[in-house]
Amino acid sequence: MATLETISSVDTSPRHPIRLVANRTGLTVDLIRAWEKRYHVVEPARSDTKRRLYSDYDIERLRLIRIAKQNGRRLVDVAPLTLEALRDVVSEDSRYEVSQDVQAEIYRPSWTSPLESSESADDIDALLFSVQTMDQHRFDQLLQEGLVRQSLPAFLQTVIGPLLAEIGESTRLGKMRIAHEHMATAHLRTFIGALRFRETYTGNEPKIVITTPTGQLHELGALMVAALVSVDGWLPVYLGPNTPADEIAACAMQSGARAVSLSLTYPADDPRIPTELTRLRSQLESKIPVFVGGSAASHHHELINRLGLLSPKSLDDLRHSLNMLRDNRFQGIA
Amino acid sequence: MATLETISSVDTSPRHPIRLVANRTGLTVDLIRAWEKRYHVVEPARSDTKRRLYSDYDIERLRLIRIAKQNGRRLVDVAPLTLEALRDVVSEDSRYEVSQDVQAEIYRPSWTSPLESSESADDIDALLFSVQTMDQHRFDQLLQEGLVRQSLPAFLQTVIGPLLAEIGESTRLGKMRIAHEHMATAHLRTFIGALRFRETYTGNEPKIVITTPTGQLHELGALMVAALVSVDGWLPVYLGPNTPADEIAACAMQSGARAVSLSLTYPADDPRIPTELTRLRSQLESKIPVFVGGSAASHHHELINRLGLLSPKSLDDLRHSLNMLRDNRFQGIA
DNA sequence: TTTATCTGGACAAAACTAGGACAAACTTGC
DNA sequence: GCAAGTTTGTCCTAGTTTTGTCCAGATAAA
Repeated sequence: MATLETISSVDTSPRHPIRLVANRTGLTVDLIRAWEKRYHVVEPARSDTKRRLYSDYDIERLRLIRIAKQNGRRLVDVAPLTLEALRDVVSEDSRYEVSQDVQAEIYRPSWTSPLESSESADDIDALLFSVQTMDQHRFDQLLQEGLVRQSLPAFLQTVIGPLLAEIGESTRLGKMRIAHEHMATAHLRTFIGALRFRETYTGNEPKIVITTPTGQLHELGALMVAALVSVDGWLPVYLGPNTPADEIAACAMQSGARAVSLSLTYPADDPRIPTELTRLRSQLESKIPVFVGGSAASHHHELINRLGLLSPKSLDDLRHSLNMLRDNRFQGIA
Repeated sequence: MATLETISSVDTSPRHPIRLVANRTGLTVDLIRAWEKRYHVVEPARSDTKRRLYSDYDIERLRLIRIAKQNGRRLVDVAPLTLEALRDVVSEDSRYEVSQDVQAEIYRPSWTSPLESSESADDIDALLFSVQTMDQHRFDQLLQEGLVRQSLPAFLQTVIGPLLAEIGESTRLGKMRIAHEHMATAHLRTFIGALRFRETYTGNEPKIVITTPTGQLHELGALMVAALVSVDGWLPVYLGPNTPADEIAACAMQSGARAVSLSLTYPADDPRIPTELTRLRSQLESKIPVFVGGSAASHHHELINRLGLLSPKSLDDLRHSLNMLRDNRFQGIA
């Protein structure tokens, strides 16, 4: 399929100025030049006035090298590798980066202290400010920039999650208008949705149905889960919010999913939740685990236990369980 | 069909003075002239007294070149490009991780016949089939490919609109499961949302608040409008679905919007609609027009007239009114 | 008359280049 | 565990290119 071809053929015609390369890779202009000077990481062509001109191939290499560095590789080691070799290295690393080293992935000079909460807090403050001033463009920009600095899972957990909580709280307390919350939600929906396109698709991924049950209209939690698990090699079958139990079960069956994940946020005490969860569990093959997460999951602790559903404590916890399941090492209910 | 022509072609008749071009593009008058002097970025026609007269085509090119520069392109590189090539460049830059194979197909000979209706029907059938088989990747791929063959407005009107109607109908008749509808909706939300970011931003665009009123949970119509109007140089302030009237009005005020657009689809006879529309109209400055569209708008014909709201007959009609408003040629209620 | 636009040129700011310096953090060897 | 060396991101200087702004005098429009 077309997706795969993109990987093998990358345009090598030199045409991009260094500024654009910096924008796309998240590296600084200085750093790109320094790498060239010292290790010939890329040797761009030159214009007739000696300006550097990079090809798509060069950019892709730089991006991969940056990721390899995040994963702890040394520049000396990865600099001479071809694009293909780099891809191998990076994909190998990503398999082991599972969950514990969330902060280590953050791209920063290695001597700076590991990510402090203050820094994420700055990011979140900036995002909140752009929401309150209704500066959509700035909001999108901050999201994009934040993502360049961290791996996707780290970004979702340290920035997007807290941001959502903060916006919800501010709105509830009247510090922020509903209109602001709506704007932020709409843009986050677009942003997180677009992330899923990064996944590479081989056709062999185990599938997981992700949605929210009837009555739960907030889909961002579910969408975050979808983006997250696709990093770990799952193929999310994402159904958006507000899906009846029967439909979730039918969808899981038709798509041959190995798991189901639900997100509960608001309203926390919706009377339909017990019915829906019970229906879902009874219609689903028992070997298919159902994960229930989101801020309102704790309100239904007892119900979840009784039905034998799983309630991961964090996104990391969920990823961990799913990785086990994917590798057939899953033990079922803890 | 007249629709397609108005949509895909940009007017090349020279008529705009340089001051208006500067306002529309966010460039200074001096800069526009400097670019012409040095790189022949645009070569406007002249009046009989040597005043520069720019066409819509020229303006669009200047807008795109400005964006390309922001993305790190050099003037030398982008100055000679055609409008189409510029669109490609800008679009490529703004979503740097998405497949390259789109470009390969985009360079179709310009004499290729415009898309025929039978072809659109085929597209829609293929899309429906991929929904029914829950083949998400095929669905995304078909959307992507369909867009490459036509302009965005044409695509939204000939493919996405009918597709949505068909899916809604099929689900209502039980020919399709709710789960299928949900999957399609979620992917369309992602797809259309991502479109908005291809478009350009100069900071000078007039703003329009786009949302659905309280009780209306389906946002795709509103999102389509957002994508559409951004093509015509508006900046959508998109609030997602289900926004209370007070919030819409507050948002319009804070953002300084020149117009508001609402989409009504389901439920068509929600009792909250009259209240909400009345509230909105009364809280909004009277010079700000409110457009009400969507399949359920016709159910509220009388109300809409009474309140002095506007109910465009088609997306084209809406675009036309907005273009008039943008250029201060708007006559208010017809 | 006052304001806007025209041309051509001058000037200044910004961005890029090359080479090198510096300091923090990591490695190595004892 | 500690000192010495290496790796690596950032910064500085000085010269070049690219790009944005401004000016002056002339002409046209309001």
